[in-house]
Amino acid sequence: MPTPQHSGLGQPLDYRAPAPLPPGSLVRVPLGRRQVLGVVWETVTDSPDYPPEALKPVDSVLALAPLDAGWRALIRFAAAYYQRGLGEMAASALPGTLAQLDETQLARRLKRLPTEAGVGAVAAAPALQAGQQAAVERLSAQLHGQSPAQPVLLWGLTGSGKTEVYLHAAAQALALGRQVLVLVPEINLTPQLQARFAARFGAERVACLHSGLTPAQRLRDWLRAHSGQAELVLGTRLAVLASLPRLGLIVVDEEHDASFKAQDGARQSARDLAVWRAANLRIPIVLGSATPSLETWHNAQQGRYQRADLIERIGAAPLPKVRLVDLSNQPFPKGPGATPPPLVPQLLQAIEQRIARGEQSLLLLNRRGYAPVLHCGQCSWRSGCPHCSAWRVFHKSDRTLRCHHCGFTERVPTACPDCGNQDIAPIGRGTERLEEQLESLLPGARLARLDADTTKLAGSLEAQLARVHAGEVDVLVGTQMIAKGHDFRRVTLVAALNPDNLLYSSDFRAPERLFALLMQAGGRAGRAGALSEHPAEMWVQTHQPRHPLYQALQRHDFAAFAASQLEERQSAGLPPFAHLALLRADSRDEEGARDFLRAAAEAGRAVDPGEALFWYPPIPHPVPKVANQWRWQMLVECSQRAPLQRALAGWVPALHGLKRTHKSVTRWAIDVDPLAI
DNA sequence: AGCACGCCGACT
DNA sequence: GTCGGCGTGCTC
Repeated sequence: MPTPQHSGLGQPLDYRAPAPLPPGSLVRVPLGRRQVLGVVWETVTDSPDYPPEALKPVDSVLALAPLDAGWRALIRFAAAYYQRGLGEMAASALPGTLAQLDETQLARRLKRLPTEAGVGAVAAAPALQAGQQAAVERLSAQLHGQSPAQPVLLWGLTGSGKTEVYLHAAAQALALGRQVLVLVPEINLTPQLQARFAARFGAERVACLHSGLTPAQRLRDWLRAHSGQAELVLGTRLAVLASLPRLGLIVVDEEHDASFKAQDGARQSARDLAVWRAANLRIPIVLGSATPSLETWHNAQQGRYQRADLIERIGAAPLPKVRLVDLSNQPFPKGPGATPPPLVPQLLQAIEQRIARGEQSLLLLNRRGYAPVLHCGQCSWRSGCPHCSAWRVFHKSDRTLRCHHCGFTERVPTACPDCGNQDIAPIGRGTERLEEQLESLLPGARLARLDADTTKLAGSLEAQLARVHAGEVDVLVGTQMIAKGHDFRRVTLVAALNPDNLLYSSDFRAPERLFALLMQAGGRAGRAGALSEHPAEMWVQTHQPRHPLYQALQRHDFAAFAASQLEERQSAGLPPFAHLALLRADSRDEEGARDFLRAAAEAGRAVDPGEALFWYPPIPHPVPKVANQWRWQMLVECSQRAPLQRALAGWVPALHGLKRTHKSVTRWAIDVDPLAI
């Protein structure tokens, strides 16, 4: 009955126990010559296909409450929906250390859990504004069973007080003796949220679950959630599978964020699993965003979700004025290797004005490093990666060429490796170069840079943010990480320097993501409201100022943007009007992955006799080679979810078989509801 | 996924 | 003669 943690084992294995064990019990069982952790899935009195005397006995039962029916149903659904093994899904939901502890070690850990001290005496809840009050009342009615449970989309701009709605709703769930699960897209966002929940409800009631914890911390907080001692569980996408025996409310903050979808292993969407979990338990779930995913927006429009709008920005800071700068009017510099200046003169002046007034500016450039590629003017050599179909990025600070796909790093050559020419030039601009150019464009200005390179050391993100908050920085340059969650009170100007490159991506979700990014970045400005008598501004440098996306952004009109996008999706037969799955394959040689996918397509049509599905031809991945692996993918589409699910389930065994005959294929995976295609 | 078994090259 | 390379296949 227990289900050990192996992807090759799709089905639970049978073991012998002296007496029936309740489903969900955690057990140690022998497997091969190892001992592994298992979950009792069901109890059967006779096993027809396996002789009872051949069954190995369950070794021992962990001294923990069994995982409840709600958790088991969630795991069963997730495994089936994302086409993964039951044991694999269960194992990914349990803390790894659990498998390694013996009875005495586990008992010691359980004893050391902080007990509910009942510290009480916590910060009082502030009064709510009308919109917040209305949202809380809807959730409250669902919590108290006065209205049927239905997801609530909390549509509110940055600074409109979404967190306060979460806190009030959580307080009501706690008062009913229920647990609350709060999901955020990134680890970076957990500390500030944890602080707010701890201040309101007491730190002893809050547990955190994310991949940044040490194994011991992760086990401790998982046990606190499982035992019910922690009533508030905050975390990233992996927290959606936590054991929460008294779960009564789920919050998904920034629900549109792509980080909720896992990009490896079982490619599950924590947001979608959270919605399923809430529906299965008939409990309320609130999805918060200023720029909801089109799926969620569509669900709200269809009446499947309720919508609660937060229109006012608390602190009365007006929305930033959006200025679209037409780059095609700018003179293009002549000469070899000439690059246009990073900022148009008007923008430069606006930043100088801010500096003079003691206000801050935020410059968004979605490209880290100094220059995306080096180029030899004599022989046209470029700094390609030998292991990937990608350029290596020039990082000036440590004089390296780095591949952002595989990590391959070398010292930058002093001369062209092909022809020996000494004159190799950087092409294009990243945040590092932008910072350098600003040093001469804005002499004396205090600059700072925030990207994956300047924040990789532990604590350096916090240190950089502290400098900004303390007013020690005039101009902050960064990649999209500056747009997320951080509250910059003194910022009155935000500029996106080159967002067009995100607009013309082959990915059909690119416009949706760009709109969310720009809206979110714009939200960083203007919270200073009271600080300055000048309205905050958001500048966008673009070659396409008439593009409907930028036009909608200028009016802060998400609804219009969503409507036009949904229309495009409908006519193109894309989600949410169709359901997609993507089969990906990696291979050691150039043809292997393609041949595997061709064979897979043939096997696929055999499990789709009614031709309910559309099988697209295999295509190379947008970056076909990474770390010497060739990547291909194949899209499968269906207007209905159920036939797609049935076909995928029938397809998986054939794919396992094809892997054996296609030797060069190293990996394959089905990505259900892929974010990018 | 582990961890076996199994069948071929360079070492004491 | 053996140590060990990773291909193949099984785990109740």
